[in-house]
Amino acid sequence: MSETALRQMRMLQFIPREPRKISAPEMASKLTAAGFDEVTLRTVQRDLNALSKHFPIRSDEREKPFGWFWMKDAPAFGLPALDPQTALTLKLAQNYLNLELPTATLDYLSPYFKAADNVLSEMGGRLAKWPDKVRVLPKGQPLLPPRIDGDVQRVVYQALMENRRAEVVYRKPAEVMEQTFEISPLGLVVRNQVVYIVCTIGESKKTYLLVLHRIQKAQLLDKPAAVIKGFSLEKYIQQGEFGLPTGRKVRLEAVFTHLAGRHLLETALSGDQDTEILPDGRIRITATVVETEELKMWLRSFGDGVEVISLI
Amino acid sequence: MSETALRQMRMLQFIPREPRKISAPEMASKLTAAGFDEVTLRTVQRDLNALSKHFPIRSDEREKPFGWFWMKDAPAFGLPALDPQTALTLKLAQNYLNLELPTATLDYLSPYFKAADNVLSEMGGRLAKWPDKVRVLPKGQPLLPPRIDGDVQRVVYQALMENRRAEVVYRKPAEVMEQTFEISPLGLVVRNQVVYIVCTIGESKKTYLLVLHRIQKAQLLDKPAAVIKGFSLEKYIQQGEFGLPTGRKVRLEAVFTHLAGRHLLETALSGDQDTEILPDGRIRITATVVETEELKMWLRSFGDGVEVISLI
DNA sequence: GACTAGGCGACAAGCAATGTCGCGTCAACT
DNA sequence: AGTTGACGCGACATTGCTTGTCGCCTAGTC
Repeated sequence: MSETALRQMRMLQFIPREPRKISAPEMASKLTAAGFDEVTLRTVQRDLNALSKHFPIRSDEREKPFGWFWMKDAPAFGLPALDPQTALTLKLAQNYLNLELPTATLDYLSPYFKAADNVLSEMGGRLAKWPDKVRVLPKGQPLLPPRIDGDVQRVVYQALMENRRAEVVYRKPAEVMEQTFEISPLGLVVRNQVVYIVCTIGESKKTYLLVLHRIQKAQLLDKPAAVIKGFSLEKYIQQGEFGLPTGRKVRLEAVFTHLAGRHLLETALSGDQDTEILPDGRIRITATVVETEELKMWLRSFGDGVEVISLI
Repeated sequence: MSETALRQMRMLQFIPREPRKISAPEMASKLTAAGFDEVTLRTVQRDLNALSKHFPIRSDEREKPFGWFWMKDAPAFGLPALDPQTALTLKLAQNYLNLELPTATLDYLSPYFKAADNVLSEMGGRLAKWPDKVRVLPKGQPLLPPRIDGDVQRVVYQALMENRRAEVVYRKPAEVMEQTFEISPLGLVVRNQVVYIVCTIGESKKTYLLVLHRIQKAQLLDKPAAVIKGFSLEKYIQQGEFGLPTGRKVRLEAVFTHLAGRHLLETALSGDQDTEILPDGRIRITATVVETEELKMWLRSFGDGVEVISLI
């Protein structure tokens, strides 16, 4: 296979999507870094021009080192191509994520979902009806997602990833006053469509929990994030900051009515779950579970459908 | 840009992933169909060999028209390449889906998740620690997913997509006896990690609900699926086949303790939700909701934390 | 106005890609 | 067992593409 073809494919990967861009000299140095020896700048220029004739790639020629980029709405095509099974799975995932992730977050994945649509609709007319064939039913009571600002999200995510600080304008729900913080994000926790930011504020060592959709404005700062030695998101969550208590392991013994408990026969509470079907059809379950608020809510949700024998 | 390079890229897209495969003659005809005139079979053979030297592509040489395929665990690389934001979103999605979709289903997406891992770990050492920075907390009590056979899943999905029949061997949970059905899948519903197949059996017009993980064996038949005129998955679900009753709209009025209800201030029950904070801190919510079993379970799960005033 | 960086056209040398042909192999059919 | 056909692959000459070099042009900068 010719060096040329390989190089051009590699170049396609180095070209970013529209807001960002790459210049020919940058590209040349990336290529040499990637092991393509002795590529003249001239060759890179020629290649970029050639690629733009066959792919949705354009150059910004307003200033001199031209900036090359994939057009914003260029469809993502993957290698290997999406097979129908994977496309179906993607749509399933989309169906589900729509219920659970904020829209602004999910937008990043839309080129993939679009690609899945294409695959499925190309597979012949019959298959075009797939949306009528697949459904995801939500777990629990559906709630409306809070509105998240796209720019705010981008800044916060970037700050988290690049260990930088951000200045955010924050407003608590029932308050009119806005506050401005300089945050150093430590972690991101998503639960029930709400995105939480674990962070420190200013030079303080104390960790705070901000809610993404309460941030009105955010601006990335060119300052490295404050470092908290030994911080671990896992431990932080274990501490019960999200209302989940320490998570002691307990032995649950309970008797469910047949209707309420039969799903546990197939989706067990734990690996060591014991089940016994009583003569009257009721189901006795014994399992080792973690004692959390969720567990209590889950048990309560069955109302009369469950009788808890013991929980030690 | 040379015809050669373009053709080879196109070939990469035509090559399927491991279980499936494509032969050189097939490839040749696909290429001519795609507008590449006059490609000798010999050239295609040469190209395939060349590609396999630079990509995780292999050929099955056990029988004569060799079958070419991308290796099962080949990482998917997309064009344009995954940017860090998208990669992070993908990992977030994976985190979520792990809790909700059966593992066998999610396996189809694993190349994408792997690609996201690569992007994130290449972004410099600091970013390699991202898994410690992002967490998704499950909604409700976590249950163990049932085990689904990969082959069974593939066959059933394919039957659904191609409107064909499949022969399945089915075993109900507490029974030893296996039954064999010839099913025509009508739709797929996923709820709480359980995949349900809505289908007809044999020539009957009655719809049945099978559970994917109870299928022991499945074989695709070369018979078109039985057609049910006017079937709609949407309507089927509305009929309450999943224990969700008809879904009458009702007006809910309830008073929550502050702790139990404050999340409703930001993630509302409905668009027309009214909230009032009572002098003692409790929260009165009025909203139009659909009366479902989920709603009742949700209300019960708060125990003493909520007092339902009316539900009409 | 000189200087610099980058883009681009032109051109000859070299290298790669292609079609053709022939041989070998394997499997299926007669 | 022989025949036939499909396929993969090595070899080779020819065609045509790719590449580095050089020089010119433009736009911004000191």
